[in-house]
Amino acid sequence: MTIVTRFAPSPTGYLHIGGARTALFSWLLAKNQGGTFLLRVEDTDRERSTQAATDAIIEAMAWLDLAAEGTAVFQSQRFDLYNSHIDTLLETGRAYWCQCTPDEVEAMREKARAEGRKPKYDGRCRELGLGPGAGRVVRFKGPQDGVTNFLDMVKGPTAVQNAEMDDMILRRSDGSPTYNLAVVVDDHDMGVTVVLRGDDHVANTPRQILLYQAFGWNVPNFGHVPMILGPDKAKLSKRHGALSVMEYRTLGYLPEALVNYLARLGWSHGDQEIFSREELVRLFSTGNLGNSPSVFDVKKLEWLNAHYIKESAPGRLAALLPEYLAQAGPAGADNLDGLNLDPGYLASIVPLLQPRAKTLVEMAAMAHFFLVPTARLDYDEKAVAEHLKPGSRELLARLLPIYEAAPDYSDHKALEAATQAFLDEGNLKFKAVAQPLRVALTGKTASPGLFETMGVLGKTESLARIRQALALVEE
RNA sequence: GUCCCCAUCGUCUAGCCUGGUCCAGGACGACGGCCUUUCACGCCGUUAACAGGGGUUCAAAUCCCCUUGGGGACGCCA
Repeated sequence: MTIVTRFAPSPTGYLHIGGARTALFSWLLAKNQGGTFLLRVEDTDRERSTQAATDAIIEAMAWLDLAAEGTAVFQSQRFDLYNSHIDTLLETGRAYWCQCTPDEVEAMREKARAEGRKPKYDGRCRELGLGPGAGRVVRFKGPQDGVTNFLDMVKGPTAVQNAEMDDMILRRSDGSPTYNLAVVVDDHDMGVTVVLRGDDHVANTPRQILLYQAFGWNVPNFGHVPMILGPDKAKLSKRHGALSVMEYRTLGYLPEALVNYLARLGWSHGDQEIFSREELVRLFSTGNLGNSPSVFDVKKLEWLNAHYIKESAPGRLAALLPEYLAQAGPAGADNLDGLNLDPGYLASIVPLLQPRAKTLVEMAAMAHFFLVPTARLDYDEKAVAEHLKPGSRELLARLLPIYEAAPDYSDHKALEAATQAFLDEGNLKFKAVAQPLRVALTGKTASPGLFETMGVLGKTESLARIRQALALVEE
């Protein structure tokens, strides 16, 4: 039997980190076993489900490259299927109509809580033999004693007293099916053999198993992945600044970095930290999933992102860069006006920035001075005051003819050698010219290597910037 | 409140199932140093954990029990 896994998000919000991780694990498990990974959109709650959220989830999965087989299943389009199965349960006596109002049920729960018992519906309509009627719901007639157990793929043997579970609603008073019913019908119908989901679903699993048994269907394997927590160890939420997957893209993270990070959060393979997609597929196993919750650590994500930035082909990063450039200028310069975005030029800049940027946002900020026309170069005032004093200006002025005479800027070693020769002659230290020249070329005190920078800027641009800096000082 | 789950450096984790090779290993971070034209990269080093208490055993991070701490679930949400 070939394995079939699925990811079943509810489109009431964007795809968040926790969801992305369970999706990744389910995808990896399927691929590892040569099986199939499916996507199902759980939009039975029409009030809260939106098309925008559905689109966003699909977009995020695409960005992470977690492709599902075939087209997504939408629960909202399958109400007839669910209802026919509810009717079957009604016919076989495994379900019954209940006339209790939400308020009445709430009162029962309150009473139970007050008496120190588990709050639940008391089953008073179980044997009433009620039929359909306004305001009535269909409840599952569950066993009231005995134990339901299953072998959780990550937690191990798990058992729940049936008495702990109340008779869950299968069909609401408005005729719509509830979550547990729809999930079971769909997982069966879609041929799902392994359900890997978040820990917050453990309590649903025995209920669902009861439904499988009532239908006489094969029960799939279940695995519950521990939650992701915020720095305060509480379930990761908006409150912690928990971001959607796509916001990580906006922040300049590469999808493979997020995937690698997420994979290592709660899963491990010895001491290995860096995993290619192929390695992940080959090595993934639920046996290596941890069983305690883990805290999300942005620092480690940053480290991985920096790693993947260094590994990426310059052309790829150059193509991604413009998306981040609009925000990258100094305060106020929030557009791409006049920037040199030639792909070849960008690709020549990227290698100088790869070892320096932890995110594409940082890279864009560092790339900015390369792209702006000399006339609009932004100078750091303190840098100018500090490094373009008269003495420095004189040195730069003496250096200028040497750079004017240099024939080939693509050979940055030659530029360096020429500079060194000049310094030797005057018995000067490199430090004497380094920062003045840097400020002249970049407007800042921190940048990639001077001569590599000149090499990328090219002769015309480099000379223009040095001349402009000299003029700047004269003012 | 009831039920369920979890517990190794600040964080992610290896080791635990199949006790000894663990005065607990790796990684991120932090700190220090080296390299160096700046900023980074890189390299080297330091820091830091078996929650506590009882057992079992010649021997326990590893097995058992209790305590404590944390988390989750208890919807006509999913």
